[in-house]
Amino acid sequence: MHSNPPKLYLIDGSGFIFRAYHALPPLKRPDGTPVGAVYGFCNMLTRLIDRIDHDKIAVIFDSSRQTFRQEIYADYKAHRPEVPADLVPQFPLIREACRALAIPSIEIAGYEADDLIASYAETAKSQGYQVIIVSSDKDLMQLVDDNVSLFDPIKNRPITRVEVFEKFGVYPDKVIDVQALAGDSSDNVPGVPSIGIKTAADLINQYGTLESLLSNLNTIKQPKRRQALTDNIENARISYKLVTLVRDIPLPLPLTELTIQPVDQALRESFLKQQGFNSLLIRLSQKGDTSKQIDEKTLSHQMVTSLEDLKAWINKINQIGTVAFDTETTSLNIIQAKLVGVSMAIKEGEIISACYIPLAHKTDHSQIPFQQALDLLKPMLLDPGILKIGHNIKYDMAVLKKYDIEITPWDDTMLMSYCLDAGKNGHGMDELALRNLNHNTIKFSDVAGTGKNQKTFDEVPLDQATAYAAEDAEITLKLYQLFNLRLQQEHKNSLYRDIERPLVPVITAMELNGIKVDLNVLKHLENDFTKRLSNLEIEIYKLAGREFNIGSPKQLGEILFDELSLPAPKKTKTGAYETGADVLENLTMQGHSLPARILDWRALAKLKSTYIDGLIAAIQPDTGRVHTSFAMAGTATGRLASSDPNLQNIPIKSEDGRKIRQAFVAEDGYKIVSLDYSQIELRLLAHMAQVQPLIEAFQKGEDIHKITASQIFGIPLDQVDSNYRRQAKTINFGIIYGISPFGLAQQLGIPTSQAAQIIKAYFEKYPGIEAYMQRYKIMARENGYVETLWGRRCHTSGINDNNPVARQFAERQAINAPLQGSNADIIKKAMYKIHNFLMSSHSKARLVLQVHDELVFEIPADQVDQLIPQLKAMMENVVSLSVPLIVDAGIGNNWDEAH
DNA sequence: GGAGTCACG
DNA sequence: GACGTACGTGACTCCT
Repeated sequence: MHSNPPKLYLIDGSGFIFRAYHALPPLKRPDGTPVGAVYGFCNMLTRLIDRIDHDKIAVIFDSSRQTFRQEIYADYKAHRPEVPADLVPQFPLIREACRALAIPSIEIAGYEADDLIASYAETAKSQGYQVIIVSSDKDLMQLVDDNVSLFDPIKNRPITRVEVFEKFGVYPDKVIDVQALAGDSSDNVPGVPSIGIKTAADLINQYGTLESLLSNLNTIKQPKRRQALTDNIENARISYKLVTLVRDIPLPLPLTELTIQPVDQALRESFLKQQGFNSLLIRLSQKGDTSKQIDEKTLSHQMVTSLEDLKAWINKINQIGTVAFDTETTSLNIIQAKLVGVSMAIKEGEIISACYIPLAHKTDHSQIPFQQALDLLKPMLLDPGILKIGHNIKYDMAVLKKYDIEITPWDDTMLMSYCLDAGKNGHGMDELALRNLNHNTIKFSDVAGTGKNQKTFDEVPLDQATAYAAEDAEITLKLYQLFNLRLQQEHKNSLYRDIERPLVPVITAMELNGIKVDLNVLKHLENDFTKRLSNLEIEIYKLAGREFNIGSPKQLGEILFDELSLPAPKKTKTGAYETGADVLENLTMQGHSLPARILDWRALAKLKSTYIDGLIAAIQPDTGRVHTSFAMAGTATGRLASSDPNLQNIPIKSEDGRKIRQAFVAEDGYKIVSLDYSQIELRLLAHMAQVQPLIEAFQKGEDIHKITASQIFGIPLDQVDSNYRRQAKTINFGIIYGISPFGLAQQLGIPTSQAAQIIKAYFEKYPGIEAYMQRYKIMARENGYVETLWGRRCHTSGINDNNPVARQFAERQAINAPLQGSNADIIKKAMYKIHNFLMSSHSKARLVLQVHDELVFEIPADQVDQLIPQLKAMMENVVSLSVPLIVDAGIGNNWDEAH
């Protein structure tokens, strides 16, 4: 029946609850009761049970905050924040959930869940069980041995003796001793001040146990450490008791009872329904069968297959004036995509209805003839009196443009969400439906499957297609109502209407334009790179003494640091040697030749696989052009992101890299023109922090890095050599990134103390910078976001984290995001202005790429001289700051020449 | 699918 | 005293 030995799973219920609470939005039942944590708990628990092979199982809860530990030490866990108010009412619901799901749950007054877990583990072990504790709580690590293991449900991996050693520097049997010395700030276990885990582990490894250490304090050499220990003997002993888990509590339920009972279907159903967990109800009652779910939805969604029905829909839309709509196609790639169907949703009074119009499904069922349907839809989509609402409408615009249909006017719920919540959550429809409407959508994979057997949408049966597509339109309409209100209330209408919404047709046009890539250039390079790579391989194997997979950091680490015994660098989190470029460069400077060859090989291999092979595969054979996809709601700062393929990271820095750039060419009779903002983020810093010396330097058009060098190093301008200038440039960049002394030191290869002095000098010479940084850190702390000059919010989660590493990270984001984001705002405004100018002037010039501070155009050769000054002026004057914006222009037959 | 690495601004 | 360390992206290769 089951494996041998039998397995007992002990689940840390309290851990699950807090994780569920923080992972999920504050979902509410219709009656207002918060149930987000209940939902997450049920979901996580049922999914866990689905995939484990258990003989016995129990969920263990903390019962109250008062335990015997407070009697030993009154301040135990005293610093714990109050349980959030909206979590409190969820505790009893979670107990109820366990009953409804028929999973044994256990708690006992006066003890923590950890003690119960320890006691059950102890008993089970003695009866020959293998015990698996599902928890990521480090306090449980002391229990690990050959028969007891931990499983971290967050990282989804077991925690064994090895992982415990990595965490505590000792094996599980000494963990208590280490914890007693190091203390624990989150549980308010005192420990010994000034002793952390590392020192504690060293001491315990040296003395064996806490008690043996305490009785040999006189042998400790460091006076301060000896004093600290002597002063805190009692604290250490109390801490030892606090962290020691009780292993002999009488078990409230015997082991034999810890089985999942047959589910009372009615009880489970009524519980889940009461909470509104419909998706969970369906999943549990059908276990993977989604067909029933889809059938239910079709009831309220009409499939439109007759001209009469379609006309009736369009009549209604004409009366109402607003429609949410969505296109279904054969591909996410706009160039390959063929229209398969259209879904629409409208609201009459309080009633929302939705439909799907299949147009090109491979089915026996009759569909409205393709062109007839488009002819009926086209006037509606063009009608200035009818608002068309889409989700990521850029995509629908691109698809319909291929059928000669324009959409106007429009709104886009994805962009509305982005204007409100950038950096806080994603903006895909599935996620937004769950967060905002507490609705679990039918997923594309539910109707089309996954992997290599995935269907294209024209192969999906009509009833399922209707359920899926009509739901999308319906959700879009519901989201529109929510976001429209929020944009108003949260004063984000101008950001949305002036920057994001107008950009949609600009990006659509850019994606459809694509850029021409010369296949011959790439093929030639492929040849060259392949030869050079195989030569390098031979050389590398000779230097290494054997053949190995050069692309494997693991194998490379073994060769360099085990077999050749080169000085080993730090290890990564997973225990592998670091072999990054900086490590290999260091070794190269020490005179080793293998690392140098590896660097050469990596550079070439990267160029070949990502840019040569990748780009060749992306060229459209019929046009010779490459069409990227720009994500408009992908980044936390307002920037665009480019993918499939990414054309925002085409090489430029190395000689070989630039050869790839040369493959990006202009059509015959055209030129590539590149216009880029010079030092725009530094200018924005000068403006936003009102740094007078920087503002003046920019106004006078001086070499900003050279000026910086002169001012912070205190040397005359004419004595600034290239080395000083390089350092100043690095610092200027560092400031924009939310500088730290360590980071700057790393970058410049100087001691941290020296870097700290340079930063100090910088702050002194440029007053305003520190105040700027302080201002945005405070804004982030108070609001959870910072804003750009045009009101774009960039959320910075973690700014109030107890962990200083996480907090400082968020602080640097808070410093950088307003600069990076304001830059994004400016170039987006310029793109809109330029696009309209080119459209209205009927020029054949076209925008083909945006690379954050650069716009790339393809311009008829005879218009270049006339257009460049106009485009440059539009970019420079699109906004007005206390510093001038300067745009550099380049022209060429390819993108490399245009720089 | 995560980790490591590296291309760009 | 110890922690781990410059901001924002996407694609490729290993390897479990």
